Order: sequence, then C-alpha cells, then structure tokens
Amino acid sequence: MYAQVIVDVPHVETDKPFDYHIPSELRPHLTIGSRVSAPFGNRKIQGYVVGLSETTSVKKARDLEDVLDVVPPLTPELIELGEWMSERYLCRRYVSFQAMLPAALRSSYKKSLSLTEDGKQITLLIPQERQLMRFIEEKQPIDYDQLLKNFPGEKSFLLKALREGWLQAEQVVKDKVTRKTLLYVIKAESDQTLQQAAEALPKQASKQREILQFMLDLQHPIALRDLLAQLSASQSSAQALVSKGLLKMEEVEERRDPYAGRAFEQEAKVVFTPEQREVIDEIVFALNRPQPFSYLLRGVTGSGKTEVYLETIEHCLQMDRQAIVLVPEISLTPQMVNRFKAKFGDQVAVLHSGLSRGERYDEWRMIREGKVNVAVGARSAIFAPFTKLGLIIIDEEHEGSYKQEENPRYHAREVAKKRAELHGAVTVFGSATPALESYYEATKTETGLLEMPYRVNRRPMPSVSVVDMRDELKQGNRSMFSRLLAQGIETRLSRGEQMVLFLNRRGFSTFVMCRSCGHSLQCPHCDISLTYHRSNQTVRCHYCGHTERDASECPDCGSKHIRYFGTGTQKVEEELSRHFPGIRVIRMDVDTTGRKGSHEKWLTQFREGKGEVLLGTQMIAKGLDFPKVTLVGVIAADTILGMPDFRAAERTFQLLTQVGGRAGRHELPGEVIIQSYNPDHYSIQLAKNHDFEKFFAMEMKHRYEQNYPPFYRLVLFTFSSPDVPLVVKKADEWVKQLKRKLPSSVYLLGPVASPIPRIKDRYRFQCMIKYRDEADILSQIKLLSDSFIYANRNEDIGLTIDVDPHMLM
DNA sequence: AGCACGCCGACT
DNA sequence: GTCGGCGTGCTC
Repeated sequence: MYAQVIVDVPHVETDKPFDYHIPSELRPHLTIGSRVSAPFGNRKIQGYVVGLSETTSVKKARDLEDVLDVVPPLTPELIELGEWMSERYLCRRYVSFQAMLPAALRSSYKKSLSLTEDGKQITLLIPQERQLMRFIEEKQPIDYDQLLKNFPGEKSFLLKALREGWLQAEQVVKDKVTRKTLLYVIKAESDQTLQQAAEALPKQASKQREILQFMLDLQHPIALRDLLAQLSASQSSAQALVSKGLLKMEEVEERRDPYAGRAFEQEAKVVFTPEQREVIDEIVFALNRPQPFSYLLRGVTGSGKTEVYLETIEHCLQMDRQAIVLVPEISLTPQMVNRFKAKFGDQVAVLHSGLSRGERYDEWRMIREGKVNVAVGARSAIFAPFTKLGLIIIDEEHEGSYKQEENPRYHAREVAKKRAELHGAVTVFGSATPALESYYEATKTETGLLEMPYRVNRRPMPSVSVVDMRDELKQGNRSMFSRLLAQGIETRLSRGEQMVLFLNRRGFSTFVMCRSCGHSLQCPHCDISLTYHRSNQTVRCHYCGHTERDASECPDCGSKHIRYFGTGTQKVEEELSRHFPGIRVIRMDVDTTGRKGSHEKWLTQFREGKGEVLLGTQMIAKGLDFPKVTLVGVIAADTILGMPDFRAAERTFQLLTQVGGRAGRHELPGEVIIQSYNPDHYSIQLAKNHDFEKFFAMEMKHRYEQNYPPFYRLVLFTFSSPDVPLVVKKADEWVKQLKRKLPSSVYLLGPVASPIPRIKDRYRFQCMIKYRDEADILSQIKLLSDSFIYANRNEDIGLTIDVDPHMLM
C-alpha cells in the first residue's frame, strides 16, 4: 500500500502529492486525512495523506515514519475543500490544509546531535574542536539549533563532523501541545472480590477500606484527584490498593473546558415577532430539502436576528445535523457565547482567540469526534470539522474580518458556500448592512433574500443628527466636541443615563511633528508615521510594532517643541475629563484590552454603571446591548472616507449604521450624533436616514462606473524587496507579462508604489487587474506566478497575490 | 523551503 | 593547495 502525501514544504516545486510506502504496522492506523511524519530528502517532516493506492509509479518510494494522530485531522470533505481553496486563492495545498486546522497540529522540527562510536575515538587537531566534541558528548542528545546559537561559527565544523560520521543527527517531528491527561481510578476485580478484600483488610488500613467501599458504591471510574479530595485520603492509600491488584489507574485524556463550572443563565421562552416567525419557517423549509441553499437575512439593528439563529439551529440539531455560527471576533463576547451555551449547553464548542492553544485544540477535537454539534467562533471556525453539516450562519456578514489577510487569503462567506455545497447545507448570512456583493447576489435570485425591517416591539430607530464640524469651527468652537454633542453629553450626565462615544482610531495622536525643524516621527523600518501613546509615553509603529521610548525630544534637532496632531482615543478621554469634570470614562481599544479577559471586564464595569461613557474604537460598534445607553456619538465620521479604498463609502455607511444601532434598544429612546467634515457625503446622509436601499443603488452606480466589484473582480499583486530597483524592475516585467498573456478585456493597473511603500525594511510595489468572471483567468495567473517565482528563486523578492482583495494597501 | 553538490576567488 | 561563496537541482 502507498499513501499520497502533501508535505510541509509549501513551495512551487513541492506542491503536489508524494508517494510513500505504508509499513504494515502503520496500515491499521492510517486513512485519508491522516497526519503523518515522513522522510523528505535528508530531513523529516510532517504531511497529510490525501490518497491511497495499491501501486505506485515512483521507484524509490520511501517508508512513512509514523502516524501522528489517533483520529485523522482532515475529513475527505476538508481535503476537497482544501484543494478548492488552493485553486481559488492561489496558495499551496499544504497552506490550505494547515489553515483549516488548529495551531496545535503544526509540528515543530527538532534536530538533535549525538556522538557516534567513530566520533568518540577520533582525536581532533584543534583544541577548540576537541572541546566542542566533548561538550556534545556530555550533553547528548543535544539540540542542533541551540548548539549553533551557543557556538556561532562552528557550523562548518559540525557539518563536516556529520559528513565524516563522527556525529549523528536525529530528527523528531514534535507536536506543539500535549494532550492533558488525568489519572483515573478503575476497579481491577469483580465487586465480590473487592468486597471480600475490603473485609480482609487489617483494621489500621481504614482509609483503604473506605476507598474500596466508595468505588463499590460509585460503580464507575473516577479521577484520582476527585477521589482523594472527597475522602480526604492520601495518594499512598490508593497506591496500596493498586499494588494489591484490587484497583488500577489509567490515564484518560481530558478536555480543557474553558467554560467549566460556569452556570449559564437560561433565557425566558421567546415569543417571535411575525417577521421572525416567517424567516424561521423559510430557513427550516430549506433545511428540509437536500439541496444546498443560501439566504441573505437583512434585519435592521435590534430586529432580533440572534433569536432566528438560535431557533433554526435547534431545528437543524433535531434533524441530526450540525451547525456552524460565525461572528466577528470582536463581538464574540461572553454575552454572545452565553446565549448559545444557555440554549445548547454541552452541544457547543466555542473557538476564539482568547483560548490557549491547548484549549482551542480541545474544543476542536470535540467537534472532530462528533461530541458537540454546534461550533461558534470567528473566521476560522468555518473549518469546524463536522461531517453532517446542515446549517452555516454568518452574522454581520459584511464585516471585513471574514477576509483573511494572510495566506490562504480566503473569505469565510465564500468558503461557507463551498462547504454548504459539499454538504447540501443551508447558509444564512445576516446583517443590517449587507456587503454590496451579497445584496447584489440576493437581487439576482441566486440567494434568497429575507428581511426583518422592524425592531423588536416596533421600537423606533434612533434619531440621527449630523453636525458639520466646519461650521463649529467658524462659530469659534475649536474643541473636538460640537455644541450639540457637548449638550447631549451634559444631558445624559444629569439624567444618569449612559452613552457610547466612538472614534475609529487608537492611540493619542496620528502623527508627531517637531515644530522647530518640521521633522515628523517616522518608523525607521516602515514608511509610516509613528503614533504617540500617552499612557506609557511611547511612540509606536502600528505596522511592525517598533517602539520608541521618550518622545519629548526631536531626534533630528533635539528641540523640545514637539506637537501631536490628529485625535486618538486617549486624547478624547483627556478632553472629556477636561470638559466634564468628574465624568467616568471606560476606554476600550487594543491598548486597554490587550490582556485576556480585559475586554469582558470593561464591559461588565460599564454595564454595572461604573462609568457614564464607553469610549472606544471599532470593537464597540457591534453586538453590544446596554439598556441605559441613550446617546451614541461619533467623534469623526470621516476617518474611513479618506482612505485609499473603493469600499470607503460602504464601510462608512456600515459603521455609522452599526454604531447607531447601539442606541435606544430598550425602553429609553436613543439619539445618535455624528460629527463630520463631509456631512453631505451620501454615505453619511443615507446612514442618517437608515436608508440602505438608496445607499445600495447609489454605491452600485459608482462601482459600475469605475469597474469595481461586484461588476468586476480584482486581483492584487504586491512585490516586496529590500532592493528598490529590483522591485521596480520585477513589477514592471510582471505587468508586461500579464499584458501579453491575459485577454485584452482585462484591465491592468500599475505598477505603482504601495500606499505603504515600505514595511519592515522591504519596499513594496503593487499592480492590480480588473476582470469579468472569465473562467480561467485565475489558472492562467497561477501558471504565470509559478514560473515567476521559479525564475526568481535566487532573488530576494516576494510576490503576494490577493484574489478579491479587501485592503488595497 | 532546505540541503547537497559543484565549480570559481582569497587565505593558511 | 583548501575554505567558502552562491548558482543548480532534487526531494516520494
């Protein structure tokens, strides 16, 4: 028997199955989807089995070394999905597979050295070499990489020693996590024997008798830890019984349940609105059909989409099928998780970035082994390895976070559709402000359109005012709060109500400039201004993390006249305290929520009324629901509009609508105040009027005129290198190549320097194509890019290809 | 991607 | 004469 293996060498020349012979002792443990370790060249690496065959055309097929998991991580469906992703997003197969699995399954490779018999006898000429050999002999087996670190410059000697056979290397493919195990106590003999043994025990062995009696009463295995705790016995008593052969102990794998021991508040039975009922019925109808189908559920903020999700999942489970729910990472809040845990209890696995690698792996295994039937998580949860998938829900489907910004650059929406197709499942994409692409599809009837235009209990949408900040300036108001907003804040303070203030930018200021010499602080590795963070007196680069302490002096001329421009959350916080003495502000942004669980902490504090203002970035725009919030303020609505992005208007509209949706969801009516320097922009005006249809129509017109999605598809090519002339030359060559080989109907743009022309000391140039859905454009690009990469394998030049890009940076 | 093999310049 | 530069080719 032979196995076809995709190996962990994601490169042009190795992105294909390699044939290995399966040793007979491994055969029973191996199937399609297994993760294996295998010899490759002179090293040892891991790979995934994608096929089995009786014969092979390869003459020197080598033996597989080992099978790495009891349950194969990949299912046949996931293998097919991985192949599809590789074609769709132009990435290597191995990269696709790895992206579908938890990080725990990413092996680390260790090479360790030890002396051979020859090596022990050899007498070396140089004392230095003799010393090194003796060091290895003492510590062997010793890690190769570590040795290189301790003895830099000895690499050539080590290689020679290996060549001459004085040293031997052994490589290990090692998992990154260990399975957590727990010692269990099990009866080793029949009840009768144990009973007799208990009676025969000497009097002073009272603890042992107690334990035996306990095990007889219990009738099932128990964790040693728990047994000892319950009887306040010591381990030695238990051990004594084991050595008498009456009990035995066994290691059992344990799930690290991040939610263990927590009670979840049960929700009162909900009564559905007529709209909810109708939508649920429609989805359930589709669930009952064998064909795949997808819906776009457009429901205004506060229309009760979550209840629809919960109810349809319930139906899905009753049909003995499984469900995946995707939510944006930042709205994967405890409140949200609680609702699913409360309804489905042990049936739910939760996957989010707050979990440790081990916890994530354990949740994943619950899914893989069919012990849970619902997976809730962020983007990558779309790969939850269910085998009977019935329903996939993507909440806030317009969210940019569903697009992965590294290889494979997939979009979860598209992967969801592919998986639904493979399973005959139903997908539901929910949003108050659907992505243009999604709404467009829904109007073309390939997708069913479901609408929930009213808030639960017909609560009114909040009233929205837009303030022209240019006017404020003319009237002599130079603060960052317009008079209307300041008054709004004042009123809420006096009424004891709460408010949410939103600013799409973290830090204190956007750029820092010296007023003496005009020098502005730039990152030394990226072409980007540094951002000042007041809390710890540092300036930081948001791209590479470069940090400079002490920004009080100009690095160029030494002057102390440093000025901070622009507005960040920290600055707003300061201004608030200045304008409204005594105000209690809870600030949430990447800087204050860095630590695990701090996100939850701040929200709880706000809920408990420990602050009047919740001030934050993106992360407070979604899903939050606080009864006492009656005012939502947007400090600067234009931040996104100024970005070099054809989706800027769409993102502004979505953001303003979402933020506005945080107000007045309960008894108290809500008000929204948007401050802007472009108050007449259609994205702002239409968000004010809650008019999605009109926005859709206008934006579609723009996209049509400019040949942008959804009318045209885009592929973005980015070249990077520390060598400027080289990038320019290569990018140029590439564009000429495309011009020659692609149909003339394809638009070619660039090459130009990227909006951020340098990141981490690499210069960046980019070009883009726009094309209609011509069948094999992507496969042509794949051929071209593969030969480009091959031809330039000795140059330090990177090429990244982003199919349907979201960020044009 | 790694790693070995193999062919040309500056050192013991 | 050898060490080490990096171009070329291969990995089941």
